Amino acid sequence: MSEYESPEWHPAFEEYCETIYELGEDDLEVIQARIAERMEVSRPAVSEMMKRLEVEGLIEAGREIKLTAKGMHLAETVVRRHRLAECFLTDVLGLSWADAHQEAGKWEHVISPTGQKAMVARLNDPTTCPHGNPIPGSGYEAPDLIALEAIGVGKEFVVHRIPEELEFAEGMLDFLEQSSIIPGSRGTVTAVSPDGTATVTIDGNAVGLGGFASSRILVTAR
Amino acid sequence: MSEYESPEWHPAFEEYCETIYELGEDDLEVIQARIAERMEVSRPAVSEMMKRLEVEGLIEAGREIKLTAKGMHLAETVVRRHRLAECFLTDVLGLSWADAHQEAGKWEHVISPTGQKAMVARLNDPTTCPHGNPIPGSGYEAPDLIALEAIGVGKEFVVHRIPEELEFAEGMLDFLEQSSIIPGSRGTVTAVSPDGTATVTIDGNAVGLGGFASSRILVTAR
DNA sequence: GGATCATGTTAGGTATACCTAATGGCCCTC
DNA sequence: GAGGGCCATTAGGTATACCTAACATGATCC
Repeated sequence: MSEYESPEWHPAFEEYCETIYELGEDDLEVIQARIAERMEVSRPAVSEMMKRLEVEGLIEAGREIKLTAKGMHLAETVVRRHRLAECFLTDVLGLSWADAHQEAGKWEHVISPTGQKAMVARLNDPTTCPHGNPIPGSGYEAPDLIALEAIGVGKEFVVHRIPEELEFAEGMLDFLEQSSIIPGSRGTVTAVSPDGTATVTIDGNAVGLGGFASSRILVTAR
Repeated sequence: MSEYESPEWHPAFEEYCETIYELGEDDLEVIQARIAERMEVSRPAVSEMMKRLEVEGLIEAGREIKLTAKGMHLAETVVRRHRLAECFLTDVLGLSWADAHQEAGKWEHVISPTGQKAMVARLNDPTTCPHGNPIPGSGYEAPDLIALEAIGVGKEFVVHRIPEELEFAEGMLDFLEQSSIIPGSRGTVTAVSPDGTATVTIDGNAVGLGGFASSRILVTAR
Protein backbone atom coordinates (compact mmCIF):
# COMPACT_ATOMS: atom_id res chain seq x y z
CA MET A 1 0.00 0.00 0.00
CA SER A 2 1.32 3.42 -0.86
CA GLU A 3 2.16 5.78 1.94
CA TYR A 4 -0.68 7.92 3.17
CA GLU A 5 0.62 11.40 3.89
CA SER A 6 -0.88 14.85 3.83
CA PRO A 7 -3.48 16.24 3.83
CA GLU A 8 -4.07 15.43 7.46
CA TRP A 9 -7.74 14.61 7.69
CA HIS A 10 -9.71 15.40 10.79
CA PRO A 11 -10.29 12.47 13.12
CA ALA A 12 -14.00 12.84 12.31
CA PHE A 13 -13.42 12.30 8.59
CA GLU A 14 -11.34 9.26 9.46
CA GLU A 15 -14.09 7.83 11.67
CA TYR A 16 -16.77 8.30 9.03
CA CYS A 17 -14.74 6.75 6.22
CA GLU A 18 -13.78 3.88 8.49
CA THR A 19 -17.40 3.23 9.38
CA ILE A 20 -18.47 3.33 5.73
CA TYR A 21 -15.72 0.85 4.88
CA GLU A 22 -16.62 -1.54 7.69
CA LEU A 23 -20.36 -1.45 6.98
CA GLY A 24 -19.49 -2.58 3.45
CA GLU A 25 -17.26 -5.34 4.80
CA ASP A 26 -20.12 -6.53 6.99
CA ASP A 27 -22.47 -6.67 3.96
CA LEU A 28 -24.82 -4.10 5.37
CA GLU A 29 -26.56 -1.40 3.38
CA VAL A 30 -24.28 1.63 3.47
CA ILE A 31 -26.83 4.37 4.13
CA GLN A 32 -26.86 7.31 6.53
CA ALA A 33 -29.16 5.59 9.01
CA ARG A 34 -26.72 2.67 9.43
CA ILE A 35 -23.80 5.04 9.88
CA ALA A 36 -25.71 7.03 12.51
CA GLU A 37 -26.50 3.84 14.42
CA ARG A 38 -23.00 2.45 14.38
CA MET A 39 -21.34 5.74 15.30
CA GLU A 40 -24.03 6.59 17.82
CA VAL A 41 -24.65 10.08 16.46
CA SER A 42 -27.86 11.71 15.24
CA ARG A 43 -29.01 11.37 11.65
CA PRO A 44 -28.73 15.13 10.99
CA ALA A 45 -25.09 14.95 12.09
CA VAL A 46 -24.49 12.25 9.51
CA SER A 47 -26.40 14.16 6.84
CA GLU A 48 -24.27 17.25 7.32
CA MET A 49 -21.07 15.26 7.43
CA MET A 50 -21.93 13.45 4.19
CA LYS A 51 -22.07 16.84 2.48
CA ARG A 52 -18.67 17.74 3.80
CA LEU A 53 -17.18 14.38 2.85
CA GLU A 54 -18.56 14.82 -0.65
CA VAL A 55 -17.11 18.32 -0.96
CA GLU A 56 -13.75 16.88 0.09
CA GLY A 57 -14.05 14.22 -2.59
CA LEU A 58 -14.01 11.34 -0.11
CA ILE A 59 -17.43 9.88 -0.97
CA GLU A 60 -20.04 9.84 -3.67
CA ALA A 61 -23.35 10.36 -1.94
CA GLY A 62 -26.62 8.92 -3.08
CA ARG A 63 -28.92 6.72 -1.10
CA GLU A 64 -26.06 4.22 -1.05
CA ILE A 65 -22.86 5.90 0.00
CA LYS A 66 -19.72 4.97 -1.89
CA LEU A 67 -16.14 5.79 -1.06
CA THR A 68 -14.17 7.44 -3.86
CA ALA A 69 -10.64 6.22 -4.52
CA LYS A 70 -9.44 8.96 -2.19
CA GLY A 71 -11.96 8.00 0.50
CA MET A 72 -11.10 4.33 0.14
CA HIS A 73 -7.46 5.19 0.57
CA LEU A 74 -8.20 7.04 3.78
CA ALA A 75 -10.50 4.29 5.05
CA GLU A 76 -7.96 1.57 4.36
CA THR A 77 -5.26 3.58 6.08
CA VAL A 78 -7.34 3.96 9.22
CA VAL A 79 -8.57 0.36 9.25
CA ARG A 80 -5.02 -0.80 8.70
CA ARG A 81 -3.81 1.25 11.67
CA HIS A 82 -6.68 -0.02 13.80
CA ARG A 83 -6.03 -3.68 13.06
CA LEU A 84 -2.27 -3.36 13.31
CA ALA A 85 -2.73 -1.70 16.69
CA GLU A 86 -4.98 -4.56 17.78
CA CYS A 87 -2.29 -7.08 16.84
CA PHE A 88 0.31 -5.03 18.61
CA LEU A 89 -1.71 -4.52 21.77
CA THR A 90 -2.60 -8.18 22.14
CA ASP A 91 0.70 -9.71 21.03
CA VAL A 92 3.25 -7.29 22.43
CA LEU A 93 1.39 -5.79 25.38
CA GLY A 94 -0.84 -8.74 26.28
CA LEU A 95 -4.15 -6.85 26.33
CA SER A 96 -7.45 -8.70 26.04
CA TRP A 97 -9.43 -8.56 22.80
CA ALA A 98 -11.91 -6.12 24.26
CA ASP A 99 -9.28 -3.81 25.75
CA ALA A 100 -7.22 -3.92 22.57
CA HIS A 101 -10.25 -3.08 20.44
CA GLN A 102 -11.09 -0.05 22.55
CA GLU A 103 -7.52 1.22 22.70
CA ALA A 104 -7.02 0.67 18.97
CA GLY A 105 -10.08 2.84 18.35
CA LYS A 106 -8.07 5.77 19.67
CA TRP A 107 -4.63 4.76 18.41
CA GLU A 108 -5.89 4.51 14.84
CA HIS A 109 -5.94 8.31 14.66
CA VAL A 110 -2.48 8.99 16.02
CA ILE A 111 -0.12 6.36 14.61
CA SER A 112 2.34 7.98 12.18
CA PRO A 113 3.76 6.26 9.10
CA THR A 114 7.01 5.80 11.03
CA GLY A 115 5.24 4.21 13.98
CA GLN A 116 3.26 2.02 11.64
CA LYS A 117 6.33 0.78 9.84
CA ALA A 118 7.98 -0.08 13.13
CA MET A 119 4.92 -2.04 14.24
CA VAL A 120 4.76 -3.94 10.97
CA ALA A 121 8.41 -4.91 11.32
CA ARG A 122 8.00 -5.89 14.94
CA LEU A 123 4.91 -8.02 14.18
CA ASN A 124 6.40 -9.58 11.08
CA ASP A 125 3.90 -8.13 8.61
CA PRO A 126 0.65 -9.56 9.96
CA THR A 127 -2.22 -10.17 7.56
CA THR A 128 -5.20 -10.12 9.91
CA CYS A 129 -6.18 -8.60 13.23
CA PRO A 130 -6.58 -10.91 16.23
CA HIS A 131 -10.22 -11.52 15.28
CA GLY A 132 -9.29 -12.55 11.75
CA ASN A 133 -10.28 -9.41 9.87
CA PRO A 134 -7.90 -8.66 6.99
CA ILE A 135 -5.42 -5.85 7.37
CA PRO A 136 -5.72 -3.68 4.25
CA GLY A 137 -2.47 -3.45 2.36
CA SER A 138 -1.12 -6.74 3.68
CA GLY A 139 -2.02 -8.56 0.47
CA TYR A 140 -4.12 -11.08 2.40
CA GLU A 141 -6.77 -12.92 0.42
CA ALA A 142 -9.32 -14.64 2.62
CA PRO A 143 -10.39 -18.17 1.68
CA ASP A 144 -14.09 -18.83 1.03
CA LEU A 145 -15.82 -18.55 4.36
CA ILE A 146 -19.29 -19.48 5.49
CA ALA A 147 -21.34 -18.54 8.53
CA LEU A 148 -21.03 -20.86 11.51
CA GLU A 149 -24.82 -21.11 11.49
CA ALA A 150 -24.77 -22.72 8.04
CA ILE A 151 -22.16 -25.37 8.68
CA GLY A 152 -24.52 -28.21 9.63
CA VAL A 153 -24.94 -30.29 12.77
CA GLY A 154 -22.16 -32.75 13.46
CA LYS A 155 -19.68 -30.97 11.20
CA GLU A 156 -16.23 -29.88 12.25
CA PHE A 157 -15.11 -26.32 11.51
CA VAL A 158 -12.21 -23.92 11.94
CA VAL A 159 -12.92 -20.38 13.16
CA HIS A 160 -11.58 -17.76 10.74
CA ARG A 161 -13.13 -14.40 11.37
CA ILE A 162 -15.16 -12.42 13.91
CA PRO A 163 -16.57 -9.55 11.83
CA GLU A 164 -16.36 -5.99 13.01
CA GLU A 165 -20.12 -5.88 13.65
CA LEU A 166 -19.77 -8.23 16.62
CA GLU A 167 -17.21 -5.94 18.21
CA PHE A 168 -19.98 -3.43 18.82
CA ALA A 169 -22.03 -5.86 20.90
CA GLU A 170 -21.29 -5.16 24.57
CA GLY A 171 -19.31 -7.97 26.17
CA MET A 172 -19.24 -10.09 23.01
CA LEU A 173 -15.47 -9.96 22.46
CA ASP A 174 -14.70 -10.94 26.03
CA PHE A 175 -17.18 -13.79 25.81
CA LEU A 176 -15.81 -15.13 22.52
CA GLU A 177 -12.20 -14.86 23.63
CA GLN A 178 -12.92 -16.66 26.89
CA SER A 179 -14.89 -19.32 25.05
CA SER A 180 -11.95 -19.97 22.70
CA ILE A 181 -13.94 -18.81 19.67
CA ILE A 182 -10.67 -17.54 18.24
CA PRO A 183 -9.31 -17.69 14.69
CA GLY A 184 -7.62 -21.06 14.29
CA SER A 185 -9.74 -22.83 16.90
CA ARG A 186 -11.31 -26.09 15.73
CA GLY A 187 -14.75 -27.13 16.93
CA THR A 188 -17.83 -29.19 16.19
CA VAL A 189 -21.42 -28.06 15.82
CA THR A 190 -23.57 -30.17 18.10
CA ALA A 191 -26.93 -28.46 17.53
CA VAL A 192 -28.59 -25.61 15.65
CA SER A 193 -32.04 -24.44 16.72
CA PRO A 194 -34.57 -22.91 14.28
CA ASP A 195 -33.78 -19.36 15.47
CA GLY A 196 -30.13 -19.85 14.56
CA THR A 197 -28.81 -20.50 18.06
CA ALA A 198 -25.92 -22.93 17.68
CA THR A 199 -24.28 -25.15 20.22
CA VAL A 200 -20.67 -25.93 19.50
CA THR A 201 -18.02 -27.93 21.25
CA ILE A 202 -14.68 -26.23 21.21
CA ASP A 203 -11.66 -26.90 23.38
CA GLY A 204 -13.68 -29.58 25.15
CA ASN A 205 -16.39 -27.17 26.27
CA ALA A 206 -19.93 -26.72 24.98
CA VAL A 207 -20.80 -23.13 24.12
CA GLY A 208 -24.15 -21.72 23.00
CA LEU A 209 -24.09 -18.95 20.41
CA GLY A 210 -27.16 -16.83 19.63
CA GLY A 211 -28.32 -16.33 16.07
CA PHE A 212 -26.81 -12.85 15.90
CA ALA A 213 -23.34 -14.28 16.53
CA SER A 214 -23.67 -17.62 14.75
CA SER A 215 -24.87 -15.99 11.55
CA ARG A 216 -21.88 -13.67 11.51
CA ILE A 217 -18.91 -15.67 12.75
CA LEU A 218 -17.15 -16.98 9.66
CA VAL A 219 -15.57 -20.42 9.47
CA THR A 220 -14.37 -23.07 7.07
CA ALA A 221 -15.67 -26.63 7.14
CA ARG A 222 -13.23 -29.49 7.50
CA MET B 1 0.85 7.12 41.63
CA SER B 2 -2.86 6.65 42.02
CA GLU B 3 -4.92 5.77 39.00
CA TYR B 4 -6.19 8.69 36.96
CA GLU B 5 -9.71 7.94 35.81
CA SER B 6 -12.74 10.07 35.05
CA PRO B 7 -13.49 12.85 34.37
CA GLU B 8 -12.06 12.61 30.91
CA TRP B 9 -10.49 15.97 30.25
CA HIS B 10 -10.36 17.44 26.81
CA PRO B 11 -7.06 17.00 25.00
CA ALA B 12 -6.74 20.79 25.13
CA PHE B 13 -6.88 20.85 28.93
CA GLU B 14 -4.28 18.09 28.98
CA GLU B 15 -1.98 20.04 26.68
CA TYR B 16 -2.23 23.23 28.73
CA CYS B 17 -1.61 21.53 32.06
CA GLU B 18 1.29 19.62 30.55
CA THR B 19 2.84 22.81 29.23
CA ILE B 20 2.44 24.57 32.58
CA TYR B 21 4.10 21.62 34.30
CA GLU B 22 7.02 21.48 31.90
CA LEU B 23 7.65 25.23 31.96
CA GLY B 24 8.02 24.86 35.73
CA GLU B 25 10.39 21.94 35.29
CA ASP B 26 12.50 24.06 32.94
CA ASP B 27 12.69 26.86 35.55
CA LEU B 28 10.95 29.35 33.32
CA GLU B 29 8.43 31.91 34.48
CA VAL B 30 5.02 30.27 34.18
CA ILE B 31 3.04 33.12 32.63
CA GLN B 32 0.56 33.24 29.76
CA ALA B 33 3.09 34.64 27.29
CA ARG B 34 5.43 31.65 27.79
CA ILE B 35 2.56 29.20 27.39
CA ALA B 36 1.46 30.91 24.17
CA GLU B 37 5.00 30.71 22.78
CA ARG B 38 5.57 27.07 23.63
CA MET B 39 2.17 25.93 22.40
CA GLU B 40 2.31 28.20 19.36
CA VAL B 41 -1.12 29.70 19.95
CA SER B 42 -2.16 33.34 20.32
CA ARG B 43 -2.14 35.10 23.69
CA PRO B 44 -5.90 35.65 23.64
CA ALA B 45 -6.38 31.90 23.20
CA VAL B 46 -4.29 31.31 26.31
CA SER B 47 -6.10 34.05 28.23
CA GLU B 48 -9.48 32.47 27.53
CA MET B 49 -8.25 29.00 28.31
CA MET B 50 -6.79 30.10 31.65
CA LYS B 51 -10.29 31.22 32.66
CA ARG B 52 -11.70 27.85 31.75
CA LEU B 53 -8.94 25.96 33.54
CA GLU B 54 -9.58 28.04 36.64
CA VAL B 55 -13.32 27.37 36.49
CA GLU B 56 -12.51 23.65 36.26
CA GLY B 57 -10.27 23.96 39.31
CA LEU B 58 -7.14 22.90 37.46
CA ILE B 59 -5.12 26.08 38.03
CA GLU B 60 -4.90 29.12 40.25
CA ALA B 61 -4.42 32.05 37.95
CA GLY B 62 -2.49 35.16 38.79
CA ARG B 63 0.43 36.56 36.91
CA GLU B 64 2.22 33.35 37.80
CA ILE B 65 0.06 30.37 36.98
CA LYS B 66 -0.02 27.55 39.48
CA LEU B 67 -1.48 24.08 39.08
CA THR B 68 -3.90 23.05 41.80
CA ALA B 69 -3.61 19.52 43.23
CA LYS B 70 -6.16 18.45 40.62
CA GLY B 71 -4.28 20.18 37.81
CA MET B 72 -0.98 18.72 39.00
CA HIS B 73 -2.55 15.28 38.96
CA LEU B 74 -3.69 15.73 35.38
CA ALA B 75 -0.34 17.19 34.30
CA GLU B 76 1.62 14.36 35.91
CA THR B 77 -0.63 11.81 34.27
CA VAL B 78 -0.08 13.28 30.82
CA VAL B 79 3.67 13.79 31.28
CA ARG B 80 3.92 10.25 32.57
CA ARG B 81 2.14 8.90 29.52
CA HIS B 82 4.32 11.02 27.23
CA ARG B 83 7.60 9.84 28.74
CA LEU B 84 6.49 6.24 29.02
CA ALA B 85 5.51 6.35 25.36
CA GLU B 86 8.93 7.76 24.48
CA CYS B 87 10.61 4.87 26.29
CA PHE B 88 8.35 2.42 24.59
CA LEU B 89 8.77 3.88 21.12
CA THR B 90 12.56 3.97 21.32
CA ASP B 91 13.14 0.71 23.19
CA VAL B 92 10.46 -1.55 21.76
CA LEU B 93 9.87 -0.03 18.33
CA GLY B 94 13.33 1.37 17.67
CA LEU B 95 12.25 4.91 16.77
CA SER B 96 14.72 7.80 16.87
CA TRP B 97 14.53 10.34 19.69
CA ALA B 98 12.94 12.93 17.43
CA ASP B 99 10.36 10.53 15.96
CA ALA B 100 9.53 9.14 19.39
CA HIS B 101 9.05 12.62 20.83
CA GLN B 102 6.65 13.61 18.08
CA GLU B 103 4.66 10.37 18.24
CA ALA B 104 4.51 10.50 22.05
CA GLY B 105 3.00 13.98 21.77
CA LYS B 106 -0.06 12.34 20.23
CA TRP B 107 -0.02 9.06 22.18
CA GLU B 108 -0.06 10.91 25.52
CA HIS B 109 -3.75 11.71 24.95
CA VAL B 110 -4.95 8.24 24.02
CA ILE B 111 -3.16 5.74 26.26
CA SER B 112 -5.62 4.15 28.69
CA PRO B 113 -4.75 3.03 32.22
CA THR B 114 -4.72 -0.55 30.93
CA GLY B 115 -2.35 0.29 28.10
CA GLN B 116 -0.16 2.24 30.47
CA LYS B 117 0.09 -0.62 32.92
CA ALA B 118 1.07 -2.99 30.15
CA MET B 119 3.79 -0.61 28.97
CA VAL B 120 5.16 -0.21 32.48
CA ALA B 121 5.34 -3.98 32.88
CA ARG B 122 6.93 -4.44 29.48
CA LEU B 123 9.54 -1.73 30.16
CA ASN B 124 10.24 -2.88 33.70
CA ASP B 125 9.02 0.29 35.43
CA PRO B 126 11.32 2.90 33.87
CA THR B 127 12.19 6.01 35.89
CA THR B 128 13.15 8.46 33.13
CA CYS B 129 12.39 9.04 29.47
CA PRO B 130 15.15 8.41 26.93
CA HIS B 131 16.40 11.98 27.40
CA GLY B 132 16.66 11.55 31.16
CA ASN B 133 13.56 13.49 32.24
CA PRO B 134 11.89 11.88 35.28
CA ILE B 135 8.69 9.93 34.76
CA PRO B 136 6.19 11.24 37.34
CA GLY B 137 4.98 8.50 39.63
CA SER B 138 8.05 6.32 39.16
CA GLY B 139 9.53 7.47 42.46
CA TYR B 140 12.70 8.66 40.75
CA GLU B 141 14.77 11.24 42.59
CA ALA B 142 17.31 12.97 40.38
CA PRO B 143 20.80 13.49 41.77
CA ASP B 144 22.17 17.05 41.97
CA LEU B 145 22.78 18.14 38.41
CA ILE B 146 24.61 21.10 36.94
CA ALA B 147 24.60 22.66 33.49
CA LEU B 148 27.21 21.34 31.09
CA GLU B 149 28.29 24.95 30.55
CA ALA B 150 29.32 25.27 34.21
CA ILE B 151 31.40 22.14 34.49
CA GLY B 152 34.79 23.68 33.70
CA VAL B 153 37.35 23.08 30.98
CA GLY B 154 39.20 19.81 31.23
CA LYS B 155 36.61 18.21 33.46
CA GLU B 156 34.97 14.88 32.80
CA PHE B 157 31.17 14.61 33.02
CA VAL B 158 28.29 12.20 32.61
CA VAL B 159 25.20 13.31 30.67
CA HIS B 160 22.03 12.98 32.73
CA ARG B 161 19.22 14.98 31.28
CA ILE B 162 18.14 16.84 28.12
CA PRO B 163 15.36 19.14 29.38
CA GLU B 164 12.05 19.39 27.60
CA GLU B 165 12.88 22.90 26.36
CA LEU B 166 15.51 21.55 23.98
CA GLU B 167 12.98 19.21 22.41
CA PHE B 168 11.28 22.23 20.90
CA ALA B 169 14.38 23.34 19.02
CA GLU B 170 14.10 22.08 15.46
CA GLY B 171 16.60 19.31 14.73
CA MET B 172 18.15 19.46 18.21
CA LEU B 173 17.11 15.98 19.33
CA ASP B 174 18.43 14.34 16.16
CA PHE B 175 21.68 16.24 16.51
CA LEU B 176 22.19 15.30 20.16
CA GLU B 177 21.31 11.66 19.61
CA GLN B 178 23.67 11.38 16.66
CA SER B 179 26.42 13.13 18.63
CA SER B 180 26.04 10.63 21.50
CA ILE B 181 24.91 13.36 23.90
CA ILE B 182 22.75 10.73 25.57
CA PRO B 183 22.06 10.05 29.26
CA GLY B 184 24.87 7.84 30.53
CA SER B 185 27.44 9.05 27.99
CA ARG B 186 30.74 10.16 29.47
CA GLY B 187 32.69 13.05 27.96
CA THR B 188 35.22 15.78 28.58
CA VAL B 189 34.89 19.52 28.17
CA THR B 190 37.73 20.76 26.01
CA ALA B 191 36.73 24.44 25.71
CA VAL B 192 34.08 26.94 26.74
CA SER B 193 33.86 30.27 24.94
CA PRO B 194 32.56 33.46 26.61
CA ASP B 195 29.15 33.14 24.93
CA GLY B 196 28.68 29.71 26.49
CA THR B 197 29.55 27.64 23.42
CA ALA B 198 31.19 24.48 24.71
CA THR B 199 33.36 21.98 22.90
CA VAL B 200 33.19 18.51 24.33
CA THR B 201 34.82 15.25 23.42
CA ILE B 202 32.45 12.35 23.67
CA ASP B 203 32.76 8.89 22.17
CA GLY B 204 36.05 9.98 20.63
CA ASN B 205 34.46 12.85 18.67
CA ALA B 206 34.64 16.59 19.27
CA VAL B 207 31.24 18.28 19.30
CA GLY B 208 30.43 21.97 19.59
CA LEU B 209 27.37 22.95 21.60
CA GLY B 210 25.89 26.45 21.48
CA GLY B 211 25.11 28.36 24.66
CA PHE B 212 21.40 27.59 24.42
CA ALA B 213 22.12 23.86 24.62
CA SER B 214 25.15 23.86 26.91
CA SER B 215 23.36 25.96 29.53
CA ARG B 216 20.46 23.53 29.61
CA ILE B 217 21.92 20.06 29.26
CA LEU B 218 22.35 18.70 32.77
CA VAL B 219 25.27 16.57 33.84
CA THR B 220 27.22 15.36 36.86
CA ALA B 221 30.97 15.92 37.23
CA ARG B 222 33.23 12.96 37.80
C1' DG C 1 7.33 62.75 32.04
C1' DG C 2 6.69 60.60 27.75
C1' DA C 3 7.89 56.69 24.84
C1' DT C 4 8.42 51.93 24.43
C1' DC C 5 7.98 47.19 25.51
C1' DA C 6 5.92 43.08 27.32
C1' DT C 7 1.86 41.41 28.84
C1' DG C 8 -2.96 40.56 29.40
C1' DT C 9 -7.79 41.36 28.01
C1' DT C 10 -11.95 42.52 25.16
C1' DA C 11 -14.56 42.36 21.17
C1' DG C 12 -15.92 40.16 17.26
C1' DG C 13 -15.47 36.37 14.17
C1' DT C 14 -14.50 31.48 12.24
C1' DA C 15 -14.56 26.28 11.74
C1' DT C 16 -15.74 21.88 13.61
C1' DA C 17 -18.95 18.75 15.12
C1' DC C 18 -22.44 17.88 17.49
C1' DC C 19 -27.71 18.38 19.19
C1' DT C 20 -33.34 18.61 19.01
C1' DA C 21 -37.57 19.62 16.64
C1' DA C 22 -39.92 19.80 12.64
C1' DT C 23 -40.57 18.78 7.74
C1' DG C 24 -40.58 16.32 3.40
C1' DG C 25 -40.20 12.03 0.42
C1' DC C 26 -40.73 7.46 -0.70
C1' DC C 27 -42.40 2.81 -0.33
C1' DC C 28 -45.51 -0.58 1.31
C1' DT C 29 -49.63 -2.21 3.08
C1' DC C 30 -54.39 -2.37 4.10
C1' DG D 1 -55.60 6.32 -1.67
C1' DA D 2 -54.71 7.03 3.32
C1' DG D 3 -51.67 5.93 6.97
C1' DG D 4 -47.31 4.09 8.71
C1' DG D 5 -42.48 3.29 8.60
C1' DC D 6 -38.09 4.49 7.33
C1' DC D 7 -35.14 7.81 5.79
C1' DA D 8 -33.03 12.28 4.83
C1' DT D 9 -32.98 17.19 5.32
C1' DT D 10 -33.71 21.90 7.13
C1' DA D 11 -33.69 25.19 10.73
C1' DG D 12 -31.91 26.81 14.72
C1' DG D 13 -28.84 26.26 18.54
C1' DT D 14 -24.65 24.78 21.52
C1' DA D 15 -19.69 23.98 23.02
C1' DT D 16 -14.88 23.91 21.89
C1' DA D 17 -10.94 26.14 20.53
C1' DC D 18 -8.95 28.83 17.82
C1' DC D 19 -8.02 33.64 15.21
C1' DT D 20 -7.03 39.12 14.41
C1' DA D 21 -7.45 43.86 15.81
C1' DA D 22 -7.64 46.95 19.23
C1' DC D 23 -7.08 48.40 23.82
C1' DA D 24 -5.37 48.57 28.80
C1' DT D 25 -1.73 48.22 32.16
C1' DG D 26 2.54 48.25 34.39
C1' DA D 27 7.63 48.48 34.20
C1' DT D 28 11.72 50.40 32.28
C1' DC D 29 14.53 53.70 29.80
C1' DC D 30 16.12 58.18 28.38
